[in-house]
Amino acid sequence: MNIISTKSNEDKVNTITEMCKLFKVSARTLRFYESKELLFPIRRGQHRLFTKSDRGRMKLIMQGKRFGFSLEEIRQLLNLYNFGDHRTRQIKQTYQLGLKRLSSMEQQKKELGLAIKDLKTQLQLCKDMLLKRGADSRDL
Amino acid sequence: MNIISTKSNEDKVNTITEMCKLFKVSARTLRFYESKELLFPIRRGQHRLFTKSDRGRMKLIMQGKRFGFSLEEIRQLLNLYNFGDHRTRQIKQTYQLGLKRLSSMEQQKKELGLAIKDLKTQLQLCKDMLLKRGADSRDL
DNA sequence: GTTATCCTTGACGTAAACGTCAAAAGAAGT
DNA sequence: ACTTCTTTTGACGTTTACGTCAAGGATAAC
Repeated sequence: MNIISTKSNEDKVNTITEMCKLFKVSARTLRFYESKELLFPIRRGQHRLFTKSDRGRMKLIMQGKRFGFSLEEIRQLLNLYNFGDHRTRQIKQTYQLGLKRLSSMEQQKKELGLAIKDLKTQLQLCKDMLLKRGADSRDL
Repeated sequence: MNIISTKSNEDKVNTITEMCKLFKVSARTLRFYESKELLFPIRRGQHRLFTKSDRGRMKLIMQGKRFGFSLEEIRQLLNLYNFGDHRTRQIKQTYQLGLKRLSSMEQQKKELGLAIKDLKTQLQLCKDMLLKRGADSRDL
């Protein structure tokens, strides 16, 4: 919580291999994301250095992917987290998109809840059937 | 609720274009799913007829896709809903898979909840900033 | 200063999930 | 029976999201 540790967290930069280990992705993936403008590593000479901003973006990218969003969909929303650098008009658009995305995520959460319920029911049916067929309950 | 309507619901079969309209997908998609063994339409001559089972499967497929699962992942789980036709050993495996899938879906739901919370926060920040920059609140 | 390691930019390859014709066979209306 | 519409089976094309070399430049270690 002191200045040094804060600084070392805030200002810390990572090489590409460090970044790979942090997020369990390949270097190719990180370069690919940069080429698609999802990440903006700074450069020391030729080499990339990933900043806190990139780490934050990567977290969101990974999240978005788990929820089934495409990289392009993710990219559009990422600007929401860097709105300092953009013009008001652009931010407005991103904001609108964010609202839509939010409602679609809430919808998805609902559906996910229902799907979970269905799956539970189905698993129970399946279990009963297996037990009737003489399966050992310790296997299940 | 009478015999006729039940029969017509249970036994109703759909041509491929009917099925397309029902699920808003292309014919190519349905044929593709059949080739990947996610659907098993019966045949009248050469033509495909999709049964209730196929409709049920399609519902699950669409759901799975929205949650970011691959067709192969979906296929593996689909057997859970047709376990009558398989051998006990196979059903056991599918059951195990179902349990894992269930927990991963529950995990995903949790994460989705967190992501929604974050997004809300970020949208609020963005909104505040836009208002400070002099945006008309009626636009947001 | 040179050896070993890391990183860079191409460039081609690949798997998943379809799209998009083409040519022909079936079914349906009249 | 004739036309029209639907459907079928290939087969090749496309997009997304990377994987996988190859060849060379940059850094770090000693």
